[in-house]
Amino acid sequence: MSASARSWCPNATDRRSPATGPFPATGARESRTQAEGAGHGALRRIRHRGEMAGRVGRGGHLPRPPRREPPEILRARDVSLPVGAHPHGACAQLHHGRRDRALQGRRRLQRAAPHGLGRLRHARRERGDGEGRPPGRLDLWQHRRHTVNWDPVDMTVLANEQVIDGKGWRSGAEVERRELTQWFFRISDYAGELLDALEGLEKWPEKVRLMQRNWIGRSRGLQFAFETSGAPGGHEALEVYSTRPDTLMGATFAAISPDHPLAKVLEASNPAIAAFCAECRRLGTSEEALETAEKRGIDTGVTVRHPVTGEDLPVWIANFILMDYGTGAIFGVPAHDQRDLDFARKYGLGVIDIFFAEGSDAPVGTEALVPPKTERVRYVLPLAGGEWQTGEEAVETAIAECERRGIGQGVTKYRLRDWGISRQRYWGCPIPVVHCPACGVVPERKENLPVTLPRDVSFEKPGNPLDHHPTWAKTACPQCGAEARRETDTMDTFVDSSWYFARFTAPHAETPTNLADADYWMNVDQYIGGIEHAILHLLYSRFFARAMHRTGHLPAKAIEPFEALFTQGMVTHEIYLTRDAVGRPVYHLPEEVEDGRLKATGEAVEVIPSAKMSKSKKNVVDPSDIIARYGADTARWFMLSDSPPERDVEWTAAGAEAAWKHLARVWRLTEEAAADTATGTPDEDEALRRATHRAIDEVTRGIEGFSFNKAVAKLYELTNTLARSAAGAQEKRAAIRVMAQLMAPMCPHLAEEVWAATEGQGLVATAPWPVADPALLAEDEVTLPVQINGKRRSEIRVPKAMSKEEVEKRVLADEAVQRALAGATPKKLIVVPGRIVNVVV
RNA sequence: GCGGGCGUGGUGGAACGGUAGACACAAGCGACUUAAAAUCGCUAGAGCCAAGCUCGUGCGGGUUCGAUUCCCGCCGCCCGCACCA
Repeated sequence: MSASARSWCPNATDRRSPATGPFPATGARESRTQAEGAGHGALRRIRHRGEMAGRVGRGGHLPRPPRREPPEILRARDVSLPVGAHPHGACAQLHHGRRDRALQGRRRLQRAAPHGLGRLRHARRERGDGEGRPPGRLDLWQHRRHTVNWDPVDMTVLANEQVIDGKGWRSGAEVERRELTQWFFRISDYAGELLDALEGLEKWPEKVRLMQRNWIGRSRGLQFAFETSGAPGGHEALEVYSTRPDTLMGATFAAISPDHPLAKVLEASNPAIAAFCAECRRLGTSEEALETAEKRGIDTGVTVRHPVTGEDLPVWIANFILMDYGTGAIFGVPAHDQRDLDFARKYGLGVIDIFFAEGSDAPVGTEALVPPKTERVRYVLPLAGGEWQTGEEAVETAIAECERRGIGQGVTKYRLRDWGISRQRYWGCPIPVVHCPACGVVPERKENLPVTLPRDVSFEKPGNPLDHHPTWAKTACPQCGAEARRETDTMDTFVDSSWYFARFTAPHAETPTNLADADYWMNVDQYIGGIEHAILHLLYSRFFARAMHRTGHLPAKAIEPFEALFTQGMVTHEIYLTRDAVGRPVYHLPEEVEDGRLKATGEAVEVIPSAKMSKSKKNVVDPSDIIARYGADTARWFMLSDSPPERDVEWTAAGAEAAWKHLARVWRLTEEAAADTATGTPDEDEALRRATHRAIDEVTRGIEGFSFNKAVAKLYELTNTLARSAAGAQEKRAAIRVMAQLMAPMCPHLAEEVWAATEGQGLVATAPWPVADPALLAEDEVTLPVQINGKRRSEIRVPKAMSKEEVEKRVLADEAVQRALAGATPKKLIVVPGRIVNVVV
């Protein structure tokens, strides 16, 4: 166990528990309910202002208080704050800014999801099915072949992370790429819209918008068909796509994916190709694995005819061509693409320079010339257009030229692929579909929804437990009544997290959502989640909201469900592991480890550096020790106090005791002030009042800007000021009341006690948030640092409103400046009013 | 490999392009105490005895009167890469 972790579990018999200490907070019992939201989760309490909304009757909807604008975090009275807890323990929070109800996420999420998905489908079915196409007219999904990682021993599909060096993580068997029929949501149909709408998400971090933009990956390019020779029947043409058609003249080969239909045909009759493709398939399906693998290929013997030069180019199968992107086939231009160049050098293929950088005519060697598309370069072999063109210009002229000559068309493509939702696991929602021998794929009837999972499942046999359940899959066809079989695929759990925010607008509704409630509560004002969800979860949710709008479950305004996004950092921790008999890792919780050894057996553990907390790696910690020892207020204060929430933080409990000491000090000061009867001088009273108002200003801005650590720092400052203040008792009590309000979001229990002890009226939770008086924030005099050549050498104290000229005079009179000038005139004198002065000598 | 981030004292971290290190942790010294704990006070980036000066925000350049902040190139770490969720 790390030193830091040890320090917060001191031997409890050494001293009395701080939880029974001098201030009246929060024994362990009370704490548990308060602090179950770990991490940077105090916002729930911050938003917890105002009276409770009425109790929810069975089957009824939550009463709707009148909407108030704008729903600021600290001043909102009506707040809905669902917490979506993912099974691995990470937490996402939503803030609807409307009413005062914190809903427990996880149970409802799981309960709600199958029901909801059923409804989603149903809405489509009611609008009529087409022949031989997915049920429903909206074409939101598709049922088609897709390649997965197959473990032949465990008879199961493996996640990419479960494939280690081409082997199944449990069975150790060689993993095969296998084609299965899978269900897809057709998110790629929305690619353009999802991309364009990113512009409007002004309260999202730019980095997330950028990540989504790159992920969707809109590209403009040329698509055309090569004429083949020597190819098997049906493959007289080879469709390729390129975003750099301006380099077409530099094509020296064509390459196809090992999963390309042509490759599959060739494989059947050519053992060498079959062997190569089989080896490629062992790589697994992840893009990362494909891209980091050594670039390799095999010549097919097939050739294609260059559409301009008429030359024959060889067709290779290459392991780095993705079947999912473009057409699964490319033309290789080694001079201007690094991967193509590496490939060409390896297999002795030609390299033809198409353009040169300004001032150079050196042929490409081992490094491809790939300048930014905005850079002007000299084309020596342009497809069209002049000698000097930027890449952007040349691409457009090349497309136009190809279209003119009838070679191909300019097309826009997206990198974004459809969302495969099929899982062969127990813990997803069943896909509510029935396979009928006569009618084919038929959606389950509305009244039979939700399709629930069976309770009596066995995980003994390898494979999908739903598949070998004796009775569960047996059912009647909803259309013809004949004996039929349920779909045994379940849904990706991402499906659930893609719409829980909508479900929570009417958590007790019989339907997935209730439009009136959805219309009232949506959109989510503030979404808080980890950066690891920047792409998949947040993109799926945006797609889902659009789909739910089309199925009539969400209003039009909700197609962008999250107005503002805040990405919290991850809590990280070291990972501890030992090895089993065959060398596979066995992970251990931090609390089971001490001084690099397992507490139970004394066995030494391997330590892997800090990484995102993950249940599978067991590098998770539980704040309940801190809560039990110091109480919930301290735990919350401590967790908010140091690290800014957007940054990753290595979990360490060192400092929890300091937080407790601070809160104890606040309570001591409160008791002293409560008993105090002294009067202070007007100067001292005013000084304290000014400090208090500065704190109001800074703490408020800190909290609303998600800088909780800075808000806490300002509260430390106010406490220090207060402790040293000679102001009168009245003034001190007033300052402490304000402090109680400012502290309430971080330590609600203590804040109430402090408030009550200093003549606060009612509850601090219901008191209006304090407002800083601008008159008390204004400073009459400011200290201006004086720099000489950019280095601070002195400072002057001047009235805030002093003119530039007057400031310059004062600066030149300054002793340090005089010394530096030594009689000379300064070269330059920069005065930034109210900020700084710089003298250049 | 590709995409996106991050990097500041012994530690967590502050700092609209404007006094680098706020606030806190740990440390040291002192007061109180028979003693300890608790509390209160003081010290503290590094270097030079010091006034003062020099160096200092991962590394190397650049822009600027002035760069932790902006730009370029590296290094290291983290996240994502579509079946972890």
